[in-house]
Amino acid sequence: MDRTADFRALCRRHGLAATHQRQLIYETLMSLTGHPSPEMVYERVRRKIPSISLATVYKNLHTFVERGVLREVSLHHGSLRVDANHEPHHHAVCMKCKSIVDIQEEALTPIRLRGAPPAGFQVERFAVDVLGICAACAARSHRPRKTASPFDHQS
Amino acid sequence: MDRTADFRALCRRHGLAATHQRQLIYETLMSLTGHPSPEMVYERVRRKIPSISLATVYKNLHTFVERGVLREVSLHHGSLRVDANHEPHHHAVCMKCKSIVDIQEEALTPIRLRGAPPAGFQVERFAVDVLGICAACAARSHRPRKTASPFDHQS
DNA sequence: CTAGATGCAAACAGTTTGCGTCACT
DNA sequence: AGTGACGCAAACTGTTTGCATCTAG
Repeated sequence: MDRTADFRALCRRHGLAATHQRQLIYETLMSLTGHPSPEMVYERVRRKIPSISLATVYKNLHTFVERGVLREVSLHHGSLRVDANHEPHHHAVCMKCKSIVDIQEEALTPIRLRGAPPAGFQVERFAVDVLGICAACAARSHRPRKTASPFDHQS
Repeated sequence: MDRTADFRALCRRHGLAATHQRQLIYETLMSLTGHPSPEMVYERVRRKIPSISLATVYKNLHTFVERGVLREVSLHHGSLRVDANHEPHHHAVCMKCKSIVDIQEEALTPIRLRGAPPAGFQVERFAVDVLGICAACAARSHRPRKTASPFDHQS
């Protein structure tokens, strides 16, 4: 199979063992247009490899992200975060410590759709995350200390 | 107290009972510049009301969101979502069913920072979520059927 | 042959729920 | 007085981990 050859090449390139389950997980991911949850991937792969475990799916998703084969759709801050700012605004999010800082709407060039949105999609608003590394984390990575905590440098 | 009067007015406006714990939760939220986790709010409020329970914090956060006093910083899709698309792109996210569809970068006007980012913040990239209601959910709300599932209409 | 991958089950973190009691209005 | 809020503990969901076994290279 062609597919298999491609996948083996991909694995070789990223220093990964070309496992049957890994291949199915990867191909399932690629075959779906959306961004399926781990559960959903698990369910699909299970139709081909009934003995696969959900933990294997999780381990592989992380492996893929670590090795740069995939990226996370959006960083999850790990818990419910709430916003008391009623002005339209956006967020600067630190990719290391996940701290979130508000950014005024005017700090960004105005955003508009150029073409049509996906068929039938009713646009409500644009939410922009400016992703990067915050001052505290940048400093930390020069003279590394303890593990970063999201709240070391919150008011 | 002034604060207390303001808070009572806010509650009256939103049809909520002006509870001591509710007030402390609210004021804690407002006093922090960042977007603290429920745990963090709990820890802070506990210094003033040691008997408060974490469940109360959660209940109030949700109440505040329902009543429009607060909004969620960003919708959490509830599970790890992964992206195999290596082209720069953005996402259309349905606020009802949380499905995610890729949008080409060129479909949006280019985004740039106008002023300086927050002090010392090293910008890496912009992630835009176009928030709205997808076609399937819009249709569903006309002739409502069963509960929406994020995957009813994924490939 | 050996490092790394898998599968299982148990552990975790964050969040929600049910329910009896209590407190705003 | 009555509705809604609180506090507690137990339940749940999504995710991670430890470990014995297996397999790709």
